[in-house]
Amino acid sequence: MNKETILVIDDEPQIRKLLEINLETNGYKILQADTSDMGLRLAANHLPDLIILDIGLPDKTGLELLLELRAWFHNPIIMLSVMDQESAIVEALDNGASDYVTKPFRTNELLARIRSCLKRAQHVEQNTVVSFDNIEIDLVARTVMNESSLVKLTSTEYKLLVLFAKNEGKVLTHQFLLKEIWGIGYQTDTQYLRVFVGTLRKKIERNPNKPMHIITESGVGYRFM
Amino acid sequence: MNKETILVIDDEPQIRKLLEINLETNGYKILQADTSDMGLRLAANHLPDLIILDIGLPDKTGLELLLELRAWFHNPIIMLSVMDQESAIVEALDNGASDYVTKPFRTNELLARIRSCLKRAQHVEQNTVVSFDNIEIDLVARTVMNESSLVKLTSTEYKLLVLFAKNEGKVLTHQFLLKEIWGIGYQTDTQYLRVFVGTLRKKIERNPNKPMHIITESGVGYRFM
DNA sequence: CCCTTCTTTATTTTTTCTTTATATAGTTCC
DNA sequence: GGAACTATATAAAGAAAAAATAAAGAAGGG
Repeated sequence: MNKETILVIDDEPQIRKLLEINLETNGYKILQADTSDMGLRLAANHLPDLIILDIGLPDKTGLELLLELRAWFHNPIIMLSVMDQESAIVEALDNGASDYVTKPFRTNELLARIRSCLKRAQHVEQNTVVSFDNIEIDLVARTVMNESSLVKLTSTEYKLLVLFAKNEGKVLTHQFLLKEIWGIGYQTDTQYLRVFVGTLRKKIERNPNKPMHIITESGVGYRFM
Repeated sequence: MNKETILVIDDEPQIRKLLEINLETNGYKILQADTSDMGLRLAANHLPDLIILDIGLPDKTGLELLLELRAWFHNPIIMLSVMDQESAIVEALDNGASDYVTKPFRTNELLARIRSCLKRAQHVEQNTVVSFDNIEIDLVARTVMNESSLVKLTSTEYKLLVLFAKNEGKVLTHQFLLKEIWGIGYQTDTQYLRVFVGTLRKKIERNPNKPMHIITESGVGYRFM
C-alpha cells in the first residue's frame, strides 16, 4: 500500500521536527512548510492526504489559509494552535477544519485523530471499474462482468485479464506476459499462454472464434483492445 | 428542513440538562438515555443523526457501547469523558468515535464540533437489519434468522458473517479475513477459515453443498452474495 | 466437571494447473 | 498461388494444489 502524505504547515522548527519524527515512524510521508505561501504551493503540487495547519503563521493567519485551502482542497485539515481560545476553535471548525488540537498536544492523541480523519476520508472512495465494450472489471470487488452477467475466473485468468486491461492497445510479448504472471523462468512456456488466452476468450468474448478483445499478434504476443 | 436529532447517553442528570438546553436552543431535537441499554434501544428505534456518549456509564463502559453501536450505527458519535487520559482518547478514536471531548467542556466548542461532525456525515442509509434472500441479520440484537427461524452462531461465526455481509459482492482474501477475525499473526491459518466457512454454510445456506451466499474464490478467498 | 467453542490433524473431494496430442491458421519461399 | 513449415488454437488427460469435510483433542467458561 502507498504511504499517505501529510503536509505540516508551521513556523516553529521544533514542532515540525517533532511531527516529522512521529509521523515518519508511523509510516506517513511528510512535507513541511514554514509559511502559508509555501504551504499553499506544496498543497497544490502534492495534494497531500491530510494537512496539519498551525493557526499562528508569520505571513497570514491560519484561518485565512484554511479558507483559501478549503476553496479547492477537500482532504482533512487538522488545526493546531497554542491558543486555547474557544472562539478560535469554533471559527476554525465552522470553516471546514476537520479537527482542532491545542498545543502542547499529546502525540498519540494527535496520531489517533489523524487516523480517524484519514479513515473517514477514505470511506468516500469510489470503486474502480474499468470497462471495454461488453466487459466490465471491478478492481476493488475483483469481479468481471460480461454482458452484465458475472464471469467466474480463476486467479490466473483474472491476473492475465487485468494485465491486459492495464495495457490496452499495446502489444504484450509472450515473454513479458509469462514473466508477469508466472515469474521469471517460465519465459519459454508459450503454450501456457495459449491455453489461458483460450479459456479467457471463451469467457469474455462475444464470439471466441473471432476475438475482438484479445487479438493474436502472430510471432510476437497479444494485444488487448 | 427537518430538525436534526441528537441522542445524549449520560448518567449525570445535570450534564443532560445542560446539553438539553443548549442543543434545543440551537435547533436540535434531543433524546436522552441514562443507561447504555436505554441508549442502544433509543439509537436503534430513532436512528439519531448524532450520538453524544459519556464514557462512564453505570452498566457498561462507554467503549463497549461504542463498539456495539458501531456494528451498525454509522452517524457521528462524540465521546464525552472526565477522563483526560490519552490512552482512552486514542482507543475511542481508533474504534470509530468521531470526536472526543473532555469534561468540563466549553459549550460553544462542543456545538462547533457537533456542527462539524454533522456537516461531513453524509447520512448514509443505515439499517439495523440486513437481509439477503433467506438470511436476516439483526445487528442490534446480534441475531441471525434463516428462513425466519433463529440460527445459533458462535461469536466467531457471527463476526465472520457480519464481515461478509458488510462487504457484499467483494472478494475478501484469506489474509484479510484472518486479520479481521483473528488478528495479525494468523494470516497463514487458512484452515481456520475453511472450518468456519463450512459451519457457517451449514447454518445459513439452503443447500450447503451448493452454496449461494458464501462463494469460494479458489486461491484467493471468499465472496458473499 | 460438563458443555461449548476453538484448534488441529487426517482424509476426501473439487478446482486449477500443467502437459501432451492434434487440429487449425498463418507465413515463407518457390 | 500453393507446398512446406511454423505458430496458434483447442481438447482432454494427468498432476498438483486448494478446499471441504469429519472428527479428535485442547481450552475455557459456567
